[in-house]
Amino acid sequence: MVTTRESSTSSGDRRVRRTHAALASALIQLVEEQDLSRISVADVAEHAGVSRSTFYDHYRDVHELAEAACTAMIDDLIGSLPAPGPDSADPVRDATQSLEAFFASLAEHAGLYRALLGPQGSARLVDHIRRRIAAAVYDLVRQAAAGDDLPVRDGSPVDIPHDVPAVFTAGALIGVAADWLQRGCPLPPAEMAALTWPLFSALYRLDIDALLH
Amino acid sequence: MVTTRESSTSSGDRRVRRTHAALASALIQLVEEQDLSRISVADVAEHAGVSRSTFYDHYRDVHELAEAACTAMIDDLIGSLPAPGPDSADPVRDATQSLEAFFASLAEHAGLYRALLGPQGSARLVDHIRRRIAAAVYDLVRQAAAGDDLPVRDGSPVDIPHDVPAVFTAGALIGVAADWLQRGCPLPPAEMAALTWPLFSALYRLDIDALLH
DNA sequence: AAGATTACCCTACATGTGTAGGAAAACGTA
DNA sequence: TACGTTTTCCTACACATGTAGGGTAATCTT
Repeated sequence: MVTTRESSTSSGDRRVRRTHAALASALIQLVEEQDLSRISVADVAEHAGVSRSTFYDHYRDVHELAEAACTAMIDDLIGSLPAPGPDSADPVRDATQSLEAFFASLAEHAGLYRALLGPQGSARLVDHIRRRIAAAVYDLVRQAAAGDDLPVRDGSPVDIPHDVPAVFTAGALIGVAADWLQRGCPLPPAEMAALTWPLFSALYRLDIDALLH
Repeated sequence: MVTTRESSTSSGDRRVRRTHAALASALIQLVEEQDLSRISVADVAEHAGVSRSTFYDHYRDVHELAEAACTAMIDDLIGSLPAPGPDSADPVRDATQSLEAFFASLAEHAGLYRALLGPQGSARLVDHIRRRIAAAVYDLVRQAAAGDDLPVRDGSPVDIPHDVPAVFTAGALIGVAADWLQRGCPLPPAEMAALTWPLFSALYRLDIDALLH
């Protein structure tokens, strides 16, 4: 019997890694063919060459598998973005390149992301991504403002981003991404970055002004 | 047998109105007590004093019922917002009051909205609301810009708001609303409006500038 | 290599889902 | 009121869900 629920990342046991990979791969394959809501646990398990019972040993339902499959990609992506500190020569170029990398990563796994961010998607994953992006935005703005004498809210480490501009920005990014994916990514990532950057820029400037009173 | 699927609003038959109302009321009651994902069709039907089979005559699942219950409220709310035309004496006050009305309406039905916009919520409804808000934002910006000689995109009537700033704004609003609801509405609607208005203002100004080249 | 661990699979079961057909009752209309 | 129409309800069924227990085999550790 399986008692401990692994948090997320690559476990020690080979068998676990294999089943995780097999299930994720099966889901990605199935999500290209049919709606996420039409995909049953039995389907995923069979395509993965794994018993249905084993599926439930790892995930509670298909949504949780999808969330796990996306979470790693999203977290990697956000973590890989260059932090635009005050040492950057061209922060605008940095930011647009980060945005372009974001949209490019979405396009690379467009099938999965479209299924998960669209109308038949997973509210759980959207919520997780929004929190993750909001926290990243919060950190980026603080780093960009970069003065240690700026007014800093009480940062409880568990629940950082209770910050209206950060949640605002995160929701906006998800909205644009979901819309773009649903339309089949008609514009290239670079153009999406060019279109959205001015909007973020306006918000950032505003936020920094507010922080500086 | 029921063959035609009613689009949305109040049907002619008394029985249909009664069952719609009973089901919506039952859902609203149940959603205060437990997670949306834990509510079964049988539960809703029983609490509504309606057979399970009748439920399926009207809705495909619980999410669709929730979507229907919220859609009317959202559409009424958006439709009731005052259009800030060039005839307004104080457009800033108009906008903040619209925002405050929005948040107040959310708070009024906080139980339902929190359940539907949160992690256990309905991606379908979120998608619908985003489209609806994006279309409203698109219209508002066009009305605010108000010059007939402005560059206007080819407006196909079916699919109006393929507009990055509009989707951006809609997503942002949903993000803020979802976060606020999930935290139990700690700030009053007026304060939320005061906090978010500057962000929208920055986007609007930017968008109008872009339209004017 | 030997033993302890634990992931995987099988079976079984109670419950929920979604669909279908048809009888009975409520409704709108003439 | 009397009629045709539409809704509601009942029964039934095939399938999916989520959980539990226990046997077997792969893996990790020493």
